[in-house]
Amino acid sequence: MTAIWLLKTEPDVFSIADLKACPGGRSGWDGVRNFQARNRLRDDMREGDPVLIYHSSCATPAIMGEGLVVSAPYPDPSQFDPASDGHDPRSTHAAPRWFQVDVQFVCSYSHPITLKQLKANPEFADMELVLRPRLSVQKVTERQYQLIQRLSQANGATA
DNA sequence: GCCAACGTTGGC
DNA sequence: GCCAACGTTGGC
Repeated sequence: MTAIWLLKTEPDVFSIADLKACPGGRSGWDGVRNFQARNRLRDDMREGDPVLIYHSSCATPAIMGEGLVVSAPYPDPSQFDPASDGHDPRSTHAAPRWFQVDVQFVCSYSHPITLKQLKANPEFADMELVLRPRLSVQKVTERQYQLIQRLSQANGATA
C-alpha cells in the first residue's frame, strides 16, 4: 500500500534546490530526531512512496515540489558521527535510534503552495500540516495530494 | 508512571 | 526575536 508523505526541511539547511543539485537528484534524508516521525519513517515508509517537500522556518513556508522515496529505511549515519549536529551518543550500530530514507527529486512546483493558502482553504482543515505543524514526517491523503497537484498548476493563473 | 522543568520548533 | 505549542528528560 503506497502512502503519500510530506517531509519538512529548512531551506537554509537543505532546500529542494539542494536536493535537485545532488548527484542524480538523490540524497539521504537525514536528521529526523523525533520519535513519532522516526517511527513512521522506519516502519511505514516504502520505496516508491511519493513525498511532498515543504520548506519551513523561512520567509514563506510552502510546499515546494515533489520527490520519491527510493530506498528502504536504514540507520541515519549522522547519529554515529561525533562531529555532526545529528550525533546521538545513545545510538549504537547494533541499536540505532534514528533512521532515514533516500529521496529522489521529482519536480519543483512553478507555483509553490504556501502554508497561508492551505490554512485559508477548508479542504485542508484536517491536514496534518495545519493541525500538527511540528511533526516532520507527515501523512498526506490521496485527496489532499491531488488537490495540491492541481493547485500547483492553477496557482498564479488567477492570482 | 507522573509531572515539572527544560529544550526545540516554527509561524509571525 | 518573540512566544506558543509541544516533545523529551529526569527526579521522585
